[in-house]
Amino acid sequence: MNTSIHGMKRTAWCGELRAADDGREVIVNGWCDRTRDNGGVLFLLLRDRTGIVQCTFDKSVNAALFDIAFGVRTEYVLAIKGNVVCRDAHAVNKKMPTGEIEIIVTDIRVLSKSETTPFEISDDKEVNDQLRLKYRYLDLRRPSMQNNLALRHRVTQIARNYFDEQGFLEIETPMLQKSTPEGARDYLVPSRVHPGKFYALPQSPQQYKQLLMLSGVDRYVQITRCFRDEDLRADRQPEFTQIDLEMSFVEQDDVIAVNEGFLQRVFQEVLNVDIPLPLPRMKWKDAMDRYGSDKPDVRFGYEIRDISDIAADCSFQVFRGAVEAGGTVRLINIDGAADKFPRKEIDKLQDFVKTYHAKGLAWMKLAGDGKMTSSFAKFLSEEEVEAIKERAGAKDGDMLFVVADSDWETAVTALGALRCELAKRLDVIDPNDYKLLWVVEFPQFEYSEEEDRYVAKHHPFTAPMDEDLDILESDPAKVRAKAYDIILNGCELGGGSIRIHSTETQARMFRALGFTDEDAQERFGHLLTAFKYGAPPHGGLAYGLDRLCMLLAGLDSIRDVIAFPKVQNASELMTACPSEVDQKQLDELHLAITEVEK
RNA sequence: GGCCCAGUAGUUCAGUUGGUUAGAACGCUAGCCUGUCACGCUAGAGGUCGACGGUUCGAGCCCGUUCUGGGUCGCCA
Repeated sequence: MNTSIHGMKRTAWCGELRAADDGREVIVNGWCDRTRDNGGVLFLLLRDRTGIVQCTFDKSVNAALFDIAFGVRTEYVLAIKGNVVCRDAHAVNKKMPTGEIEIIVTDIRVLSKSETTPFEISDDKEVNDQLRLKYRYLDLRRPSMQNNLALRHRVTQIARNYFDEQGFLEIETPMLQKSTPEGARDYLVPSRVHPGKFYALPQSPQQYKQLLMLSGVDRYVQITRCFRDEDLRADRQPEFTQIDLEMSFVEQDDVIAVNEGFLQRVFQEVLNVDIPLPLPRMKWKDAMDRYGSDKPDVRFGYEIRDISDIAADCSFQVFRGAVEAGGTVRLINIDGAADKFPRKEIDKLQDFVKTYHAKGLAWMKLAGDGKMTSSFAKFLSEEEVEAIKERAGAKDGDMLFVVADSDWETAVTALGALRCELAKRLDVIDPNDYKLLWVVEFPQFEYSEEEDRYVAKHHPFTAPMDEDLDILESDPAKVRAKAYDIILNGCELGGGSIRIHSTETQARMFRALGFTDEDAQERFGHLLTAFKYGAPPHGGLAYGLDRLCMLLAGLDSIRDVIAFPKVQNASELMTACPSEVDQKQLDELHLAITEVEK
C-alpha cells in the first residue's frame, strides 16, 4: 500500500472550506474524526488543526474508493482529494463552520493507520487529567486544545510585535545561572568540569535584565522560561513562561503606560474586548482592607468592612479580645443570600475559613420576614447590633460573616478568601467580565518568622518610595516600595518594580535585609560592581504568560495552555520524568546518591 | 509536610442496609441500511471494582495501610 504523501499534499485546510469554495478541487490532509456509513453512501469527517470537513463517498459512483473508506477507522491519517460542492439547503449542518459544503471524494490514501485510542478525541467527552496527560499528544488533538495552543501563539505574537513597535529589543539571557538562595528554591544543574559546583536554572532573568539596562540596551523584552522548585497549584507549574521586560530612564507611570497599551491590544485582538485606559490603581493596603487580598477580584462586591470600633467594648469576648490584642473585627455582607445558608452550610464555611487560619466564623442572618438570627448578637447590645448592621449596609435577606483576629492580616485574608469562594458558589460572577487593575504601594519588607528578620517582599533590588527612604532603617515595616502588580479577575497576571540604581541605596537595602557586606558581595557582587559604572534609572515588569492565556481562554488551570505540563508532584506522566540516571552519568558529574526512599 | 476530594468495562459514570452471575451510555468488533451529521437497526466482545492487609458465613460497599490523580494551606524574593 502506498503511504507516501507524494501527489496528495494539502491544497486546503479542512476547517476553512466555505460555500465560496464551491467547485474547487482540493486535497485535504488530516485525521479521521469519525465515519457514518449509510449503506451505499459513506460520510467521513476529516479533522486537521483548523476544524472538520465532511467527505462523501458514493458506492454506486466508485465502489473501489468506497471500499477503502469502509476500512478506515477513527484516527487513521488520510489524504483526500475531491471537489468541494455546496450541500442542498436541507442538508446544511448549521452546527459546523464547514456545514454548507462537503467534499465529493475522487481519491483517498491511507497514510497511516491507528489503533483504537485510549479515549475519544472530542470536546464533548470528559476524560480525567491523568489519562489526558499520559497521552498528551492525543489530548492535544482535541479542537479545544488546538484552540488553546493557537491562542497562546497569538498572544506571544502580539507581545513580540507590540514591544518591538515600542522600541524593545528581544535579548536572550542564560538558562544556566548562578544560584541565589534568596527567594524560591532553585533547580540545580551539576557542573561536570567543576566538581561539586552547580548552576541554577533561572527563576527569572532579573539580574541579567538589569545589567542590560546598564549596558545601554534601554528597552529589553524576552519571552522566556522560568523555573521554581516549589509545590504546584492550578495556576503554578515548576516551569512557566514569562513575558519579561525592562526599561531605562523611566518611573512607575512610564512602565505602567507601556503595559496598559499592551494589555489593551491583547484584549482587543484576542477577545475583541475593549479595555478602557488608564486602568484603575489600588494601594496594597486598600486592597487588603477592602478585598482581603493583594490580588483583588473586583468583579463583584461583598467588600470587607471594619467593625472593630463597634466591637471594642462589646461583651462578646471573641470580638473584644481580638481588638484588645491589637487586632481587628471585620465582616462581609453576602447581600440577598440569607436563605442560601442553612446551619450545616455555615459549619462548612467555618472549616473553610479555618484553613486560612481564622479562629472561627461568626454570622448574622437577616431573614426576609424581618427576623434576625445570629451566632453573636445575644452578647451585644441592641445599639451595637444596629451599628453593625448599618456599617454592613445590611437589609432584610442579607447574610453577614464576621471574622475577629488578633492579627489584622489573618482576619482580612480569611474573609477575602471567603468572599471569593461564596461568589463562586452563588454564581454571581459574569464570565465575560474582565476587570484589570494595578495594585501599587506594596510594603517593601515582610517579616519572616522562620529567618527572624525582614525579607524583601518583592526582591532586594526594588526601590523604596522616595517618601519612605528616611525610615528605611528606623521603621522598615512602614516602608512602601515602587512595586506594582497587574491583576486580572483576582489573578496576579504580572508584577514589577522600579529598581534601585544608586549604590548607596542598594547598600542600605542589603543592610536593612540583614546582609553583611560580605554576604552581599558574595551573592550580588557582580551587580554591585556594575552599578559603580553608571546605572540608569530603570524598572520593569514580568507577566505570567501561562496565566494570561488561561484567563483569556476562560480556563481555570494553566495546564490547559501548556502543551506538555507537569502534574502535582512535578513529574511528567507522558515521558515519566524525572527518572533515574546511569551510574556513569553520576560519576561524570561527581555526584553520589546517598539515600533513595523507595 | 498538613487538610479535603476522587479511583468500578477502552471512556464517562450508576451500583440501595454488606447478600445469587457487578450494570448503563458512549467507544470497540461483526452484519444490515444510498444523504447522514451525536445517523439508525441487530448481534457480540470487553471487569484483578487502584493495590495490600483486616473485620465477616459473605466485601465494589465497613476498617487500616498504601499508590495514583485533583484542589488547597504551608511554600512560591
